[in-house]
Amino acid sequence: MPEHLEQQETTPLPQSQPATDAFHEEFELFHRHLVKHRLKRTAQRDLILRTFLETEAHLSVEELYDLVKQRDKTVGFTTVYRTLRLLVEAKLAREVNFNDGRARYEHEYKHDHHDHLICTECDALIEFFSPEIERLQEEIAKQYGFVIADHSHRVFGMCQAYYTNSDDYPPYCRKRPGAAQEGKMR
Amino acid sequence: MPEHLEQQETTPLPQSQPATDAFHEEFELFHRHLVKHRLKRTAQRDLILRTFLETEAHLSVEELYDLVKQRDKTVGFTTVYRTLRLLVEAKLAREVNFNDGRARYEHEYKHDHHDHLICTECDALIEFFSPEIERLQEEIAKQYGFVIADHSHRVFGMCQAYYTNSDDYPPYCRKRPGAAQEGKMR
DNA sequence: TTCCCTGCAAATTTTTTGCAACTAG
DNA sequence: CTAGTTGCAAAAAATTTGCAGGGAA
Repeated sequence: MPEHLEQQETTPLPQSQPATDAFHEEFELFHRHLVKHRLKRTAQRDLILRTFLETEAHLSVEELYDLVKQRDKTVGFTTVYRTLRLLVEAKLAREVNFNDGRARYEHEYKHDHHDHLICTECDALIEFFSPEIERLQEEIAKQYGFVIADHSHRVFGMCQAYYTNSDDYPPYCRKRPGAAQEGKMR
Repeated sequence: MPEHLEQQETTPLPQSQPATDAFHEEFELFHRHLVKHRLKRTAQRDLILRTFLETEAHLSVEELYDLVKQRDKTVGFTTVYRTLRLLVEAKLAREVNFNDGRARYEHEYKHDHHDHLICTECDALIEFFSPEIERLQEEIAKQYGFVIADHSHRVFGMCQAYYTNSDDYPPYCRKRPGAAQEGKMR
């Protein structure tokens, strides 16, 4: 397997822990998961995990694949697809769905659960967390004898940056008013 | 502009309003939407709407198509697909997503907004509504200057019926323990 | 008559799988 | 060695579109 990638020189899979990597714990968790399930550590998996961890975006399989390709053209879509599933199993990634017709993934490890305000006009994404809502949710589940494993709370609407005519758009707004007005397409 | 609607008997599309139909308002809303957008009332659209309204289930396009076919084999999948979009536009249907890989639709008209507890073991669906959560959600949005248009709050976990060994399963549990253990597949 | 609608087939898009070659352990 | 992994190609699954014929207004 050809060795590519970054500034590592000696380790067999150096790209997983470059000096600049702040993801030691995540990698350790991942590698433990691999051992536990008798799976193998490969250069591709490490690269995919690192690429995933390095962006805070909520990427689809294809988007992550594109990023990975920039570093190693030989990695296949299928591998990214399967590794992402692996990351979900290892509790490093979480699948989210923004109604844009494709599955998206966000960091799960040490990322407190949070929910999203999603601007349907400009695709801005605002993360929020409300302990009160979490508590109420638990109460409701309890009433039904329901045991919560996970939840997804998405609020769709219009972000300030979009409906305001001002010129200083908050950092969380990825598009500017007037930009591609697509609504929900795929 | 032709006025139809309600309990007419002579209309060319009688199947839309049989004596047993309790959906007068929905049909009126729908037909008004058609007129407003210069769209046409057809037998297929009425049949699809009626079929949709007669089930409280959260159907996918294909499932609704199957139901419609039982009444009229000539109706095509595409028409059901497009009509469902029309119903969403007319605010009669709402798209929901239960992470089973396909879009599903539920009634929207006069159905207070509600959210779901979704049993990942047996696919049971429990609807809930919490004014407090709605209020908190509004507050949060306000903090961000976000204007809410819609939201989706899904709580995944295990329903009582599933983890209990008792034999009296609540009506909302569609499968019995031990039944097809599928988790999340498509 | 004029658009709109329908159903079919086909195209797209996204997700998933089969398989032969390859490799970590 | 052995069993898991990879990338390609192809299959599946779900959604969407083009179009010719038919129908509502």
